[in-house]
Amino acid sequence: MEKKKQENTELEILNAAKDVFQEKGMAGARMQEIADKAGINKALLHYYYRSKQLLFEATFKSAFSIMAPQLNQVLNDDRELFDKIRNFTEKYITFVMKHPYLPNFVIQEINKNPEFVQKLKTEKNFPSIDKFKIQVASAIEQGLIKPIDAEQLFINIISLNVFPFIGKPLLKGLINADEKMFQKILQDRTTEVADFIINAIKK
Amino acid sequence: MEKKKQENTELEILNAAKDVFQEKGMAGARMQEIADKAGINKALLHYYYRSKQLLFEATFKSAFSIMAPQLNQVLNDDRELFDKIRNFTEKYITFVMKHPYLPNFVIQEINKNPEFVQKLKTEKNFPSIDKFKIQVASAIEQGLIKPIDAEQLFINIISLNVFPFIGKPLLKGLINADEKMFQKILQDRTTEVADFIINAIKK
DNA sequence: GTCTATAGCCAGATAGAC
DNA sequence: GTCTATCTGGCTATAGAC
Repeated sequence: MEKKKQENTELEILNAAKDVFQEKGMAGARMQEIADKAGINKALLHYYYRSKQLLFEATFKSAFSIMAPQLNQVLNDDRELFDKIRNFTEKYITFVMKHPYLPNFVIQEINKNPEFVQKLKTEKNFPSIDKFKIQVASAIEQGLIKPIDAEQLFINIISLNVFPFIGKPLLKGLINADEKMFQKILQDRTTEVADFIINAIKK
Repeated sequence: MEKKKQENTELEILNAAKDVFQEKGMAGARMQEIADKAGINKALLHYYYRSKQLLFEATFKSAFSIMAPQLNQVLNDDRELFDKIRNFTEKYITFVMKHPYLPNFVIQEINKNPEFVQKLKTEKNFPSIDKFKIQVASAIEQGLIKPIDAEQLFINIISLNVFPFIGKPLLKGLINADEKMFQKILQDRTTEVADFIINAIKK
């Protein structure tokens, strides 16, 4: 049972790595900074994860596995469409307000390594849009919403929810908001965005 | 008049730097790669721009000065609101399809250096939201659109237009689109997005 | 202005003691 | 498992010839 300390260290490293990689990206991150933040030395990082690349991949997978279920809220649960949009928006924004760097991290590293997506797709919990497409088609048929491509609607939902976090510093500058005002705006979006989307599509 | 060759080289460097910095970011970019792409050697980069940092800043400013007028389309021209939204959406998406890395580059480097925004704000062409706010307030008063915060509407417009390019590889994976299909989707957005927004706000 | 060669530094990785 | 010390390679930057 001498694994107690080991597991703590491994977790400390992963947490520290998450912070540093999410803030600086793969290229900008420094092993020394991760070691400092974890309260250990560089050699130990290599002892546990062998290389920067492998530590990065562990961090990335962990981040993605936190994001994926969030996306599945909009794709694969059983609510009625409008409910789903409201629920997703509220949950997602609340979630990201707690993990502000997460979406940007995932998206950036995928952008720098687009083939990552293929690897992720083979894994168990990669979100699938199939169910959502059926649901949208059915809502259109029932005359609940105006005709719209499911893909376009999905992109719109994600864009409205994700972008404000990714573009935060720029948006803050453009709308002349200080931190407090911007937080208020984000907070308001937990309901505003859903209303906006539903107004856009409802008949 | 022995400046001919010089100006060409300087421009070659800036263009090569733009490509590499936009693809790899400041931290991931290599002076060697920029030199190769410009068809010269590393020493010349330093001859013209002194340091990687300064070359980066020149590149960034150039990129931002191309973006800013695009944003001003939605903020500071004289069209009526719906027209403006349609015009901006079409122009912006067409524009970014030609410079796909640009918005992500600007946003990323601002994220890694949020204080950049303050510097940019002091410069001549930094977009201002004031006029747009007045226009939205007036459209609400006239009963043309439902009540909505101008800031929220602005964020929505930008999100819907910008995010699909930033999140492209991830979105492609999520909606199972190949390159051709995704281009088609983006192309459709030149009109779809404006319709979506207008439907969301019109009374 | 443009090149080759190299200085100098920094970061990832390893050796080896404890 | 954890540490200190060190190797090694790569990258920015400069010196100096042409």
